[in-house]
Amino acid sequence: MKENREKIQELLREKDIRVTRQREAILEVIFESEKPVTATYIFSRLQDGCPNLKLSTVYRNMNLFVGKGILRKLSLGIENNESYFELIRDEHHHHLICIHCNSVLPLDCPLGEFEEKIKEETAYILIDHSVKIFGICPHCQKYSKA
Amino acid sequence: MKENREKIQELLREKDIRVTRQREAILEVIFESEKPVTATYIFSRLQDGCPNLKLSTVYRNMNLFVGKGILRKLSLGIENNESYFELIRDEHHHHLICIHCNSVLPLDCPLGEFEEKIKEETAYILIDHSVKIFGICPHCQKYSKA
DNA sequence: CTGTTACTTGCAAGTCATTTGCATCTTTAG
DNA sequence: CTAAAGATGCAAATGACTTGCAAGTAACAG
Repeated sequence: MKENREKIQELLREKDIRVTRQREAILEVIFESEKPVTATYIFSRLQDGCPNLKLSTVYRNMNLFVGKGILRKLSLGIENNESYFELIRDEHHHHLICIHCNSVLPLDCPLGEFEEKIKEETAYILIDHSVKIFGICPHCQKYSKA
Repeated sequence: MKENREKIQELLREKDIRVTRQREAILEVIFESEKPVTATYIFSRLQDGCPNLKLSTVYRNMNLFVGKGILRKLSLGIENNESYFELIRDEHHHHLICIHCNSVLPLDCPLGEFEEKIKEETAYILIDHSVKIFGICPHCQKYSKA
């Protein structure tokens, strides 16, 4: 975990963002989590480590990070309308969402040719897209026969 | 327009929903619109025709209609978190969304084989999916060179 | 037609996620 | 080390949506 601290500071400087205790803590939580997280998740994870951090600060920084290209905001369309955020580590991918436990898995992008076709047919300028597949993960298949 | 009234009443009876002035009016707006609509859009369209309709009534009925399989609720992930609703007319399809004017066009489904692959690879039970493509429509390309 | 009953609505207040104004810190460049 | 640019805490505001309740209305039996 300690190494993350360094990486995070470097990342922030790279992106011209001031290094504050709060921002380090927030990013640390995000780095430690494989799955996309919500602002309230981060907030609760930091109740101890960063005692008088406010939720509004978390939100403010999530927006900052999204604007700086560090995070991506997902609208997963899960029950409550909470937004999920994930690190932009990487290459383009999509999400497989378990509707029972809300866990999220990455998927490769199946579009490509399809986008070409759409571009030609509609004359839209295509900017981005998202593919979400909803299902029930093996674990929930076992343990929540509802 | 007048013919819709009949269809709507029939639809409501079919689904065991009481026929009220409000519900007819709401569905009429939805039937007249090709694109998915928001609750507030419906509400504003009915300010004249249905004077003391309340927004809460619109929401209540949107939920009812979704529950009865008349409408589908979309989470398009557009700026504000307003939900869009569309008639379930039909076959499975997806959406092409203009990020300037928020208009929505239907798209054919490009998955299929991809889902098969995912099912095998992950052992998830797949339930549903959504594909959204974001872009700029020809009209906005012309008129909003921002 | 009329009454009864159950379902709906209007209205107002309440949630819940997220944002914002402002005074008070903190970071950072000089 | 210090000033200024920017962050944060705090509290209140916003916006989408929901809910409790009393009054209104559809539907159905008679």
